[in-house]
Amino acid sequence: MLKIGELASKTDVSHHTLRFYERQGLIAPARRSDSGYRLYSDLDVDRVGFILSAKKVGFTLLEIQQLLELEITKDDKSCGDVKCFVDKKISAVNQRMLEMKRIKKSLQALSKACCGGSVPATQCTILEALSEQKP
Amino acid sequence: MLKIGELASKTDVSHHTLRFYERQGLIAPARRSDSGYRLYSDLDVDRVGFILSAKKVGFTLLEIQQLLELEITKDDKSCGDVKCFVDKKISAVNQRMLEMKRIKKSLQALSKACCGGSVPATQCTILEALSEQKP
DNA sequence: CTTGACTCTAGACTATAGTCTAGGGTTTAC
DNA sequence: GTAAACCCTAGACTATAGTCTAGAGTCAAG
Repeated sequence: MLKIGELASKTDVSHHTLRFYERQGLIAPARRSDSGYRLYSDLDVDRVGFILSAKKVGFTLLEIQQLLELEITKDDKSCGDVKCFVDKKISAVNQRMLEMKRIKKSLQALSKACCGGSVPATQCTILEALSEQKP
Repeated sequence: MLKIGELASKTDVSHHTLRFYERQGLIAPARRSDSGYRLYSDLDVDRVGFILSAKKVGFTLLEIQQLLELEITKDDKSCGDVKCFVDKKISAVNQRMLEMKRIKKSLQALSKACCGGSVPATQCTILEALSEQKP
């Protein structure tokens, strides 16, 4: 069982932010000590890691909360709802990966232009590097 | 030459936001009409498109401004600076793509678990689906 | 030549995601 | 048994990215 300061240093997320995430419904301590201290399990370290990853790729805290809340149970409400939500998120992720590839290509074109590539480097911006890719 | 309302409808970005981006140094009208109206060129449509793409993959407006400002000139200051900045951005993008892949995999595992995959679906969350991938 | 749609600037307001402080209680080490 | 280091709640404050309004000028159609 970790106290909030321990979880904070393990995950490199401040205790302020951890409590803030708790208010947003992203994470909750497994239990409280007699004196009311938050006590976290090792699983919560992974949970915070997931939050950080998801944030980095552009999910909002609300979306992350919804992802974390997803739980398939055999008996509970139909699988359909969950699958529908998840499949939407998968296409959102695919969409983002495409945009990422586009941007990466334009950055690479810019880098190449810099070092004497085919683009005439009298003047080259990222937008020009981007449009150079099309043909 | 497009007026702000025309650029707004072409790019699906409000005129409020376009003026806001201008204050942030992300975009500027090619010129002004006699009466002071902003007049944009067709290139600005692409520029706004780039901003939207970059935003979707998690760049801040400040970072986008820096990307758009990058310009390689034959004679101007050394290529090194630009290349260094761009190469850092490329690794940031690579890092983000890895995180995206991880999240995509966990979403797919969740979707599969939902429909009778190997994960016992008595109870399955995204974190469990994520950790299932490791072996 | 006026009415409605559009534009201008300046500045107030909002949502999201934290970040920090005040004022208090708890634990641990000496 | 007390000081330092930690934890609690509640609420104020900040940065980023918009969003909207007020009050005034511009333009195009009828």
